[in-house]
Amino acid sequence: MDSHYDHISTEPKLYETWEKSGAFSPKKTDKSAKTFTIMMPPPNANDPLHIGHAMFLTVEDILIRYHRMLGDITLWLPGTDHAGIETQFVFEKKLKKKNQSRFEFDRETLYKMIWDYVQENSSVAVEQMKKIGASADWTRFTFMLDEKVVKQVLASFIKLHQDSLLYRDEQLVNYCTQCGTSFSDLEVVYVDQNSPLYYVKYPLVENPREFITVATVRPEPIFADTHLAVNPDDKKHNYLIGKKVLNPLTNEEMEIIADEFVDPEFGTGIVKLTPAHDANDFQVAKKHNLPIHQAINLEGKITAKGGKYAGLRVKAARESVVNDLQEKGLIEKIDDKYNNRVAVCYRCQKPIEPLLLPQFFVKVKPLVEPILNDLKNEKFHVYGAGHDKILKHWLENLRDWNISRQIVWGIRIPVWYSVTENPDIVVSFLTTDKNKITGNIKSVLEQGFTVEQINNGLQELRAPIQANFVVSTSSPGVDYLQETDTFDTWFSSAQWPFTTLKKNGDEDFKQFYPTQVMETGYDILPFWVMRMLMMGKYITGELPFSNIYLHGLVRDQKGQKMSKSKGNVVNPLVIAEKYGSDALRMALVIRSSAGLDKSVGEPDFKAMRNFSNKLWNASRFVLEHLDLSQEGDVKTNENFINKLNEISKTITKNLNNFQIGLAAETSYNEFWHWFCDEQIEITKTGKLGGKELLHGLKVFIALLHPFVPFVTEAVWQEMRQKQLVETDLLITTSWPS
RNA sequence: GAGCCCGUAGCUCAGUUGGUUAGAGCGCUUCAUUGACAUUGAAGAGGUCAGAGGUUCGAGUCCUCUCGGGCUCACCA
Repeated sequence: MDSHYDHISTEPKLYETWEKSGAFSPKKTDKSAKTFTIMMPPPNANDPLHIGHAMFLTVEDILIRYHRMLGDITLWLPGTDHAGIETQFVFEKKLKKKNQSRFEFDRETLYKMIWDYVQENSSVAVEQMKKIGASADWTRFTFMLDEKVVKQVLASFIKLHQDSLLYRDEQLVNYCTQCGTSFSDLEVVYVDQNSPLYYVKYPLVENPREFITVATVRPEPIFADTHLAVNPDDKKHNYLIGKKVLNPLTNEEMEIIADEFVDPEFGTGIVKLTPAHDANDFQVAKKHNLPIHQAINLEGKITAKGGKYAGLRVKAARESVVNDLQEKGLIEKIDDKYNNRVAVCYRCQKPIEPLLLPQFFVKVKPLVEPILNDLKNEKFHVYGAGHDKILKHWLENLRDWNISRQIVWGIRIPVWYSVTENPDIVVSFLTTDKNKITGNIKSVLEQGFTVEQINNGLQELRAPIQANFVVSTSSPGVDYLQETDTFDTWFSSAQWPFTTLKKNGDEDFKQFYPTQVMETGYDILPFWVMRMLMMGKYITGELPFSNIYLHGLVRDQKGQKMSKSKGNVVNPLVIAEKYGSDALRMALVIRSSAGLDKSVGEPDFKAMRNFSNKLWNASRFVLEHLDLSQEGDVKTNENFINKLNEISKTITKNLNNFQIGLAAETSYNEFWHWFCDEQIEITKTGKLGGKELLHGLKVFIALLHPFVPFVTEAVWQEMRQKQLVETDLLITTSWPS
């Protein structure tokens, strides 16, 4: 044995040996009574691994290796995600570099291009996961858009439809005009910003020299407004109810109505209603049956109704409107110190426009209630510093889920519209010579295009809210066109625990569902974990997992969030190369705690590299410098064995309680400071037996294997060569009892 | 406005259902070392466990409040 442990030559060899041996696939053993299954959170197929991935891989691999050694039938099912909007966004950036845009392609061609692009890169993530030592069952590897997965996702949609848990509705949705798609409420982020508050004067009809002043940050859609509102209990203003004012842009008459939602304390206590572009106003408009006029279109431009402003972008329109109002003397004042919070796209940071759009929604209440019950009755457990309470809060306040996305890269919603029944459908498509045609279906057909031609070049289809549709996984007939919207990425990943297992028939599903652990970062608790609970229970009748382990964010040495702009990003593969995967893994988990962030830096990796080396050299001493026939004295031997058992028990208990950071710390400390610093030294004096010390080494090597799999296996192989151990591989050796 | 988490050694953090002298890594001081390992060993300095009150035979750990830091949700015309 070398005097230094060399991870570079050792790790790839050992990984190959493990994989070839079939150790990663679930096996019946003589001890096996139960299964232990973890579904790997699928990383984006074309993303290189970052430190967060390394964290989840390490935590899950520890649990998996532990349970495999316990003798459970252990399955860790890996895969990758198509990551709809993320991937399409990256791909469009690439197109832009080539001076192309998605609008130059029909959706089928575009889909295929993204597919090829993703395939090119998808092996990178897998290779990197292997580098970290992930002992996942690659023979069951699943990609979110695998045909058999998609089939089940569609089937779930159909079930939701049959159970009346699905509806198509025209509602205000969070729309990003830059990304060209809507988002669920969860995907919107808010930023504080300074927004000028305009005090706009509305002339009273009964006396146009008198004005009602309204404060607004959004004057540009005023032309589409038809009503103002005051609070009925507002004594200062309720005399206005029923009176009329003139729209300052169009001079149309506007009635002042009463609604409790108005805060008399805010602004002037009078509010303008813009139902098509504000969630509150939309509610009020529905309640009072007010007209809803679209002022801004999906491109983020003013609609035709805007007259002279039509076609202007929101920002330009605002400037223009404010100018005009000022000229008319209808701006009383502008408060430019006003701060509010503005919704922005989590992806591109551009402002979110609440826009009226027909979308598919899932009714969440019936899905959420069983989960709340199961949470209350402790049918599953959340490890993660109070995140069970956060989950509860989410479940209690969840709003219906918009699952429509106006992007190509994803699973197309299995909904069909008859072109004869719905002549008002608007389609955009490319002709065979790449001309873009946009118009309602009736006029397009009259121009002589066939449904087939439209379908072949189809980019986008917009069916009005009253359109009839058929839910079906295949075309109901020749005059049908399929919805062009795709599912929210999370709609398919919500079904990951069972779609993966059902992929190859029901056998895996029967054996491994429900799974034992869902391990992921707390940041995607509402996006993913909550929805897996909902969809898993709904589709299969059983919770998809009984334990949720949430790890924290990995931060830098100073506890700061890692970000490209700060330049403090740690690349796990660089660390693995420099210090070894074992060091990377140990540094990530040692003293980590579920649900709490973890700081790591170069000194930590270095320290854990030293640990690998310590392990190697302690083993070298036992294997090469120790007289194994040395007897030692009975009492010392006995104490040694007792303490060893105690340590095993503690680490086992820690792992059973998901105290992974503590288990790592205990094994580290006991090995280095008890076994090496004390017991090896005692052995040198002759008091501790050689046989006992060797046994102790074997126990520690096994206990440490889940955390530092490579160096421990390397030592095992040395012992195997010297015929000191019975099994070929440590990875499948029994856990010390 | 509501909720969640954190506050322990210079720094980053452990400390499981309350139980003897409060731990680790890095850093610091002194010493050792051709015999497993300098990617080492030994010894040491450094903590009124944010503060106050309470429960208890006993509190870093449980309860209440205060202060400080972080995060999330909701509303913001």
